[in-house]
Amino acid sequence: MKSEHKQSVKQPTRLGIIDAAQSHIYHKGFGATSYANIAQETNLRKGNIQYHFKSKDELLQAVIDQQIAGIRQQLESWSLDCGTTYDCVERFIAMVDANADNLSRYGCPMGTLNSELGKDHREQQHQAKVMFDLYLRWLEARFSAILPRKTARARAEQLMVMAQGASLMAHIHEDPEIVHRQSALMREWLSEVCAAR
Amino acid sequence: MKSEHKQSVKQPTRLGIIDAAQSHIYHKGFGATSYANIAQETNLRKGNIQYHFKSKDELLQAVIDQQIAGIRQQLESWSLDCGTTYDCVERFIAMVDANADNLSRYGCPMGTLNSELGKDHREQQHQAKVMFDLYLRWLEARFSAILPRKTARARAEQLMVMAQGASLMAHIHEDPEIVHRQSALMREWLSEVCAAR
DNA sequence: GTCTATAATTCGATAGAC
DNA sequence: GTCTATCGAATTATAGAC
Repeated sequence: MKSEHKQSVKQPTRLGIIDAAQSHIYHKGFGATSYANIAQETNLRKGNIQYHFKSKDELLQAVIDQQIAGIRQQLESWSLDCGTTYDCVERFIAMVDANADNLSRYGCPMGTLNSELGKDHREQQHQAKVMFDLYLRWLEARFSAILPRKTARARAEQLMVMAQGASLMAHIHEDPEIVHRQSALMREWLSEVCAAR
Repeated sequence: MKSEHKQSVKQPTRLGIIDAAQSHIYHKGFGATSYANIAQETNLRKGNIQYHFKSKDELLQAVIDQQIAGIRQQLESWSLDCGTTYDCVERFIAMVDANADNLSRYGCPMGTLNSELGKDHREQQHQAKVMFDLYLRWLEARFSAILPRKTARARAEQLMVMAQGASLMAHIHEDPEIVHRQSALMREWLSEVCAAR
């Protein structure tokens, strides 16, 4: 109970490094992210960053952990004041729609990271995959309110497919309108799913 | 008319390099592909490869050009003996479905390459994007047989979104069944699109 | 905790022998 | 056309001063 003291509670430098790394990995990819890049963005020296994270993989793990924590918190807050199944799931679609600009510029943070790690860092991709499973299980739980378990799982998967496909296509064409158009289609689809209960 | 002679017609070494590069880029990503990798897979020396391709970007361009040519040829053959709109478009879905194993292992060749290049090689991504536009325009032309131009374009985009989303999700979960399930849903969707004419 | 200095690789690219 | 040799730059990672 008295183990952590002083800066171990906050660790502002460490958190700043993680933030800068997350941003750079999102914008340029993990392979194109070096200690030198993060040192520049944080105004720290390279050696300092390497003191906090002995290897690039360790830093990547910290970034993934922070993203997972963020998603957990987001889904928790979404679960609090949920209305109908439509209203709940629509929040997910609204989030995608609201991020159209970033999605078209840099792709989906989860999708692009997992896609890259799936090629040459399969071990760490297994950790990053948890982000997807969190969304999938949350969506499945919402659909389970009005659908059989197996159908609910299929609908959750289908929505994730549409969201990821929309993000990828928007990123490739650098066009946020693709996200907007596909978000509208997702809402139509959701209406039919909820109506056909 | 008499400009090309000897090995300039075939260029087996050059083509072998392109094939090895395409394979390695697909499996490991462009950033993780080096001259040394390709030299090993082709049993050539690094200097030889660099004689044929002065820079990595030049090699990447050759790989993209070959992929574009392959898609052009594929779509041309698909256009020959096309039946109904459903039968035509279903060929696209069948192609996705038949490649479920590779898609789940390495992702979609177009999608993952464009996704990576979109982050730190935007200029070359503009060339790679042509692959998407070829499929999109071909699908749009098929849907145009039974739908207004604007609607046809929307349906083509929607199908590409589903196919790319399915590939990404299957890659992330390393599960070809996701491709099979989503292919079935694409066929259902296509039936409704063609029926609601 | 922060920083400098440097080791140890690896990579892209060039020059030149054969 | 093919290959050897090498340069210069960038990278991860380590050792040690402050």
